[in-house]
Amino acid sequence: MKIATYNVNGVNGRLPVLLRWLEQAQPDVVALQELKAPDEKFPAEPIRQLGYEVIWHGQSRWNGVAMLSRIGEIHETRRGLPGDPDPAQSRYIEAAINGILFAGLYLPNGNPRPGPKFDYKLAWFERLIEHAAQLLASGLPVVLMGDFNVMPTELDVYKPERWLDDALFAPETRAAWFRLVEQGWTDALRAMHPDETIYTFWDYFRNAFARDAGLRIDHFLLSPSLKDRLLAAEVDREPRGWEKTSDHTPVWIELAD
DNA sequence: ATGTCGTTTAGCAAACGA
Repeated sequence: MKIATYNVNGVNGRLPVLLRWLEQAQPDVVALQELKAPDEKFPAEPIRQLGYEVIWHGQSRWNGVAMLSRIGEIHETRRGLPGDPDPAQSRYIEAAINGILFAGLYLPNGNPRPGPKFDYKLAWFERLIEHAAQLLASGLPVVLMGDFNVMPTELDVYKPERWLDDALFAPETRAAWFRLVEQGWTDALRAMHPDETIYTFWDYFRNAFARDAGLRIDHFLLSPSLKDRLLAAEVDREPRGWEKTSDHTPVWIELAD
């Protein structure tokens, strides 16, 4: 089973790129983030024509998350986190598919730091940590995936010293990430590639992709029962080089059936 | 400080978020 997460940065603006990647990569379950479209403007039909069921939680202009499946019915279990500090923001969608619980999330960016946006990021992170603990306690197989807007370690940033004050790499943010992971989650990309530099995002500015000045901020966290089923975890860098593409690129894992 | 996108509209240029 191939599972992917992709921050598309505008699902309508990226539709040709998204459809091309779906046809080429053939993922079974996909989490999308940054739809930047209200519910009524989500392009469900072309996605369905590729054989996917799809659910989405949109929002005008910003945020927005979706879940796609071509391996069975999507049973939505929640949208939004319990006690979300700002329920108007569409950042979390969760569904049971084929016996696994999938959560697709778009954690707040949080810049500038300090400030109210950074406070909101940390508050959202706390809600996620609480909810993730409950998911673990359920004993179900769970995949948490999406754009976490966190570089966990110095291996995940092209110039760590420049990012120390940024909301994506600040001590508070990384501490929250490790509190989450240490509940018992497995960082799938890092587990398969313990020592490699891995990036999933490259800024549009200053030719960052060509210089490989990237960040690893799109992640998969696996519950304990899924850890032993992990066969592969990779970044698909090719779509980042396409015309009119997102600043993120798809990341995927393969789980044994 | 700056760079570049997608999206929206007190609207076709400018603001915002990233």
